[in-house]
Amino acid sequence: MNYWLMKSEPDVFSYDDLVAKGKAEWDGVRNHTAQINMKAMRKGDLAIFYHSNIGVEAVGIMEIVEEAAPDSTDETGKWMAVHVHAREKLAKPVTLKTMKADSALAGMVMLRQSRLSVSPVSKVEFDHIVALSKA
DNA sequence: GCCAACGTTGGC
DNA sequence: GCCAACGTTGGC
Repeated sequence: MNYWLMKSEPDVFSYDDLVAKGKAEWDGVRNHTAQINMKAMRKGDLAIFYHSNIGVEAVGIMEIVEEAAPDSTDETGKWMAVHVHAREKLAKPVTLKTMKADSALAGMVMLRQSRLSVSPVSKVEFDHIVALSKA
C-alpha cells in the first residue's frame, strides 16, 4: 500500500466538503507529474488531504476507493481522476510550518516541489504526520 | 498584493 | 529544438 498527499483550496473543496459528500471524484488535475502519481494509486491507498492557500495545513486522511478513470470534467479525454472517500479528520491540523521545521520530513516531495498538487509520501512520513496531529 | 517556481506556448 | 514570454500555483 502506498501513501500520498493531495492539495485542494478549501474555499473550492475542503476536507469538510469531502466528509459531507462521503465519496468524491478528485477531478481537475491538469499537471503531468500529478497525473502520473494519480495513475499509480491503488484502491486502499491512503492520502493526506492538504489545504493550500487558506490554512496551509494537512487536515485529514482519505482513502483511494476507485483507481484512475477518465476525469468527468475533462472534455479532451486526456486527463484522469481517482475517487476518494473521507476517512479520518486529523485531531489537530499539521501546518506547513511544522512540516518544514521537522527534520524527519525534510525529504517530502511536496516540500521540495511546492506547486505539485498530488505527491507521494513515504510510510514513515505519513505516520509521522499522523503522530504530529495527535501531539 | 507580491514573488518564486515552474509549466506551456509560440517564434525562430 | 531552443528560448523568451507569459500564465498559474502557492506561500507569505
